[in-house]
Amino acid sequence: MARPRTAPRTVDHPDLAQVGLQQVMEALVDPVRRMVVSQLVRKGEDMSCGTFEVPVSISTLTHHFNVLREAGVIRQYYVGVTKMNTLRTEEMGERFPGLLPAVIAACAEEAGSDVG
Amino acid sequence: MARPRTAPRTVDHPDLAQVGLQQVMEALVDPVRRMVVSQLVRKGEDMSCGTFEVPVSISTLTHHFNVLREAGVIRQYYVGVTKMNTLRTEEMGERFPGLLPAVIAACAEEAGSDVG
DNA sequence: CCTATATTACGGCTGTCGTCGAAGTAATGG
DNA sequence: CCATTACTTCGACGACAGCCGTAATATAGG
Repeated sequence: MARPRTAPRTVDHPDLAQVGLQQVMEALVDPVRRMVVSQLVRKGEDMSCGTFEVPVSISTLTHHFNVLREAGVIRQYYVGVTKMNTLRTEEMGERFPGLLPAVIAACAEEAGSDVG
Repeated sequence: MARPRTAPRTVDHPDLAQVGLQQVMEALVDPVRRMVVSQLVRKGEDMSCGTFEVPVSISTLTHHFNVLREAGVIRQYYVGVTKMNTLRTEEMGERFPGLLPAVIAACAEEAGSDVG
């Protein structure tokens, strides 16, 4: 039987109007998740799940992606067998003005210190 | 014997240069601690520990003040038998530009919705 | 269909955080 | 000196988040 051509693997994303500050803060409080956000910013383009440099196992990383997606921080979509990730920068900027940029800037500043 | 007139009860505050983003995020992720920050902003003046409206016991509240102080978010000082609290807004603004205002704005926005 | 690759779901473990009540300490006022 | 007020410290407890490894699922390609 023919496999369905449409919507092979879909991903649910919340409307940011339904995301609370608590959820976003909980998403951004974890250092591994902030690494993900930072690397997305630094790279400047969408990244597949497997290309992040994080000090945790793959299954744990999946968990972190779920948290970030459910908090509306990232958007995910499948490309073949890989899953791509992108920041929902603009939408977040409308929902929580200045929050994401401030956190990203702080990350970058701290990373800058110890990268030396 | 005469009680010491100098430094009756002192409080230690960190230099913000030594406070990391992780610590500040952990301080601000707790809803009770954000209530404290919000109420300080809303009131517009220093508040004593006992005057905050929070849904926790006094001993728990003490713990939250400690976390906020050690993260550099608030400054505390004694006035007689009461302990006053104030936001370190400016210093935080230099250390993590835009972070505190963004969180405060988001708090206010959410509070506004359900106060309706 | 079979294999390889990429990611997810599940179950369990562990450490930490928020919470409380009770006892302790410090200043104030009678 | 004693009582009162305001806050702190301590110990315990329960809940939950992060972590991992293993088994499962879905796509691409031969």
